[in-house]
Amino acid sequence: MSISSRFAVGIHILTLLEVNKDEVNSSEFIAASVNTNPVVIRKIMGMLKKAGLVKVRPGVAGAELADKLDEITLLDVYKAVDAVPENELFSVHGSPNPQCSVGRNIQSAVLPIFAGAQSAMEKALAHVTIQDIVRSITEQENKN
Amino acid sequence: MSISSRFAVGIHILTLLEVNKDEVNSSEFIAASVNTNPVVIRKIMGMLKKAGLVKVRPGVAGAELADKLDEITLLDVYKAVDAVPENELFSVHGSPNPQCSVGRNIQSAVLPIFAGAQSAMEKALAHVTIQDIVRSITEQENKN
DNA sequence: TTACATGTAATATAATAAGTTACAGGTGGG
DNA sequence: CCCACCTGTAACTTATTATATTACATGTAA
Repeated sequence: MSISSRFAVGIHILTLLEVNKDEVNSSEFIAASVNTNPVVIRKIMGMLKKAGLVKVRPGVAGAELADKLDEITLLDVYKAVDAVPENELFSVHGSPNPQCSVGRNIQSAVLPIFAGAQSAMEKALAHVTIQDIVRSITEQENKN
Repeated sequence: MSISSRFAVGIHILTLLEVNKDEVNSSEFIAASVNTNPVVIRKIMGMLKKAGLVKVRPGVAGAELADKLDEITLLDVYKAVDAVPENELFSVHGSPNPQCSVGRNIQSAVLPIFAGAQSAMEKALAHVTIQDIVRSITEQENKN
């Protein structure tokens, strides 16, 4: 399968908080932009909050970014929303036969390679910030 | 979620075909090493065959590698078994609100970045061959 | 205190992967 | 030539998970 859409939604939320920073961003408003249920937004917002990326308070409408735009990388978001559960992008078959030389060593042979590949992907995400996304979106807008 | 274990199993199969090349590698034998059902092996084997990585014939027991060890990269296997369905590692929420400037541009902002991150991961896989895996496994064996 | 927000538990609903059964079709030794 | 045994594949079960939804507890401020 693929990486949870929570990641894309998390990026959407943070971008929206910036673009729409002069208004009150309630979970219902955000949900309308993402096109999903407000509870989904609140759950993701809770994860972003726990990671220190947004400021939200119980009972009071609206959320805002906790950091500067260019200090929030997509990797931060990715980790915040637990985009890859248990931090393992690749799954490995659980119990290969220990009586076979391949079976008893395949995991230790393959795990470091998988970790390296995952790491390469995550490094790419670390090079992009929410500011880049905001810029990309405003540029698109200005074309029309 | 994570990338299908078909990928790890595919690597396991190809490695086993090499390590065990002097014997007959029936789907049942391979399944015993992987610890799964023979039908699962035959299905994956079918994908590897279609990609030109293994030679198998209907009715006749045993399979063998179609290419040299060092000419089969993990990226080849990854693609062969369709490890990432529809070639999209990251999922994006489907229908954001077109009446919102963020909603109508988030996809085009995010897709190239996701593609780049996925590509970085796949490039890492392209640098490793089945030979590397075989070597890693025999080295592990010799330690004991 | 009331209207309305967030936080969160509990529960559908849906999609998907892996395992399994069953059987069609191919192959070659006896 | 036929029989034992393999691969190929369709159909189905089972388990797991993501997302959406309902319901409600809790917090806030006018």
